[in-house]
Amino acid sequence: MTVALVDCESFYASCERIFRPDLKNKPIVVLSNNDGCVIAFSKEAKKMGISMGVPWFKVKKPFLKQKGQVFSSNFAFYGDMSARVMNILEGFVPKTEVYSIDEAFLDFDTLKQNYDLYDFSCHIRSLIKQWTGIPVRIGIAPNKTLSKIAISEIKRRNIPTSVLYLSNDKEIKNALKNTPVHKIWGVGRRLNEHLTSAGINTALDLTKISPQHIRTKFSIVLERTVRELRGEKCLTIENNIESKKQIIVSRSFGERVSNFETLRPIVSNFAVRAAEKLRSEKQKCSQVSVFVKTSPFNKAKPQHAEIKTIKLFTPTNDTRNILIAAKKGLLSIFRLGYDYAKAGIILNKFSNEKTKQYSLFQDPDEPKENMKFMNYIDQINTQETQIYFASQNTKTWSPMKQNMTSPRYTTNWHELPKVN
DNA sequence: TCTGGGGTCCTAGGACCC
DNA sequence: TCTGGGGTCCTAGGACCC
Repeated sequence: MTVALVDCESFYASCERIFRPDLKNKPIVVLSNNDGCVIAFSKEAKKMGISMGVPWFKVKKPFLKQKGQVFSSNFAFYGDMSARVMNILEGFVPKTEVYSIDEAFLDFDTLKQNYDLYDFSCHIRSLIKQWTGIPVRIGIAPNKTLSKIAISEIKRRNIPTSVLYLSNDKEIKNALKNTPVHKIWGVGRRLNEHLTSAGINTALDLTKISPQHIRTKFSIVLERTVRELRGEKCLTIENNIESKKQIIVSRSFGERVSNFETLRPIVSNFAVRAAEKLRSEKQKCSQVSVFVKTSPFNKAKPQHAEIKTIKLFTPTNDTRNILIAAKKGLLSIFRLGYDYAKAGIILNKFSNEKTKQYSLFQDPDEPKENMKFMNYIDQINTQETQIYFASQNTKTWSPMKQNMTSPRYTTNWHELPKVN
């Protein structure tokens, strides 16, 4: 059994370089919404001490002084580049699982030809670089968890080909010995604390404990991880994309919001967007939650964080129903006297949009659904004209700050790169 | 001044049943 | 003094991922 993990190197930073060859070998960081935190950075930026999730305002000055380049996140562009990379992989390997925007697992057992897996991976890597401009690493191993280890070995040892095949016990053992437990896939902050205080410091240490013991002391999740580190295959490659079980739309605000009149239209925007996502999933939901929170970092101000869940009698994906629920929820949690920093909408309890379960106690407030009507609105909204609901904030999506976004080079006609 | 967004899975404990 | 045992289903919240 052989699995490969393809992982794009500093993906967002690499995207920003594609149409900006002048940025080669320059330090680059990409920021989260509101230009709040650093969410991606190039090798050169890492050398300058930039780390994942660090607040931008803390590193801004020295970074810019040393000629660092900074970008607000441009997800339209990154998403499109990701799709191009994934398409290439799917062309070579019949069974692939797109795991995240910058990673995919490949099932090498499904390859018909008897390729040399290492050479084959090097070939794929160079084609992706040539066709998209994105550099990738490829880690090959007996299962998913070990393929993750292979990728971190490529980084740790700085392997020039960016491809590593952990093909025998000796190589695997050596890699495990050099992997601290917190770098294992599935071991986060809490587990790391527990494991290290029990004297388990490396992945190799962890493989020496019996899976049964791990299960009783920790959890079934960690048990699977241990089994995979020992070479068993517990996690499969899922190539049929399962439908979502939850949809979240939330944002931090560029400026604090303390009155209902400002907050309501913002939350309505979230609700409208969430309903659109739900319809594009061909699903309905029967639970709508609304949350608001103040900034946990501002200790001097009074704090308030609350979530309200509204149950719907009949599953729906009609924006009007979701809006009514959102308003009801917001009214019950909003409090005067707080500076809210973030709000959001969560949809849960999905069912297929084609099945219809009528309720014995239909809520008289719920307007009758009209799927045709919502479909018309969706169609119109894909064009330049936009139809809004009365409770929305039509001016901006939310009061968000974002000043350093690159053009949508590959997804918008007006922003194509120009050659002079 | 300034700290992201969107997901999944598992589990403990409450409500309820006989 | 002293109040069973065994089960299912659901949900909120924790931990983790990128």
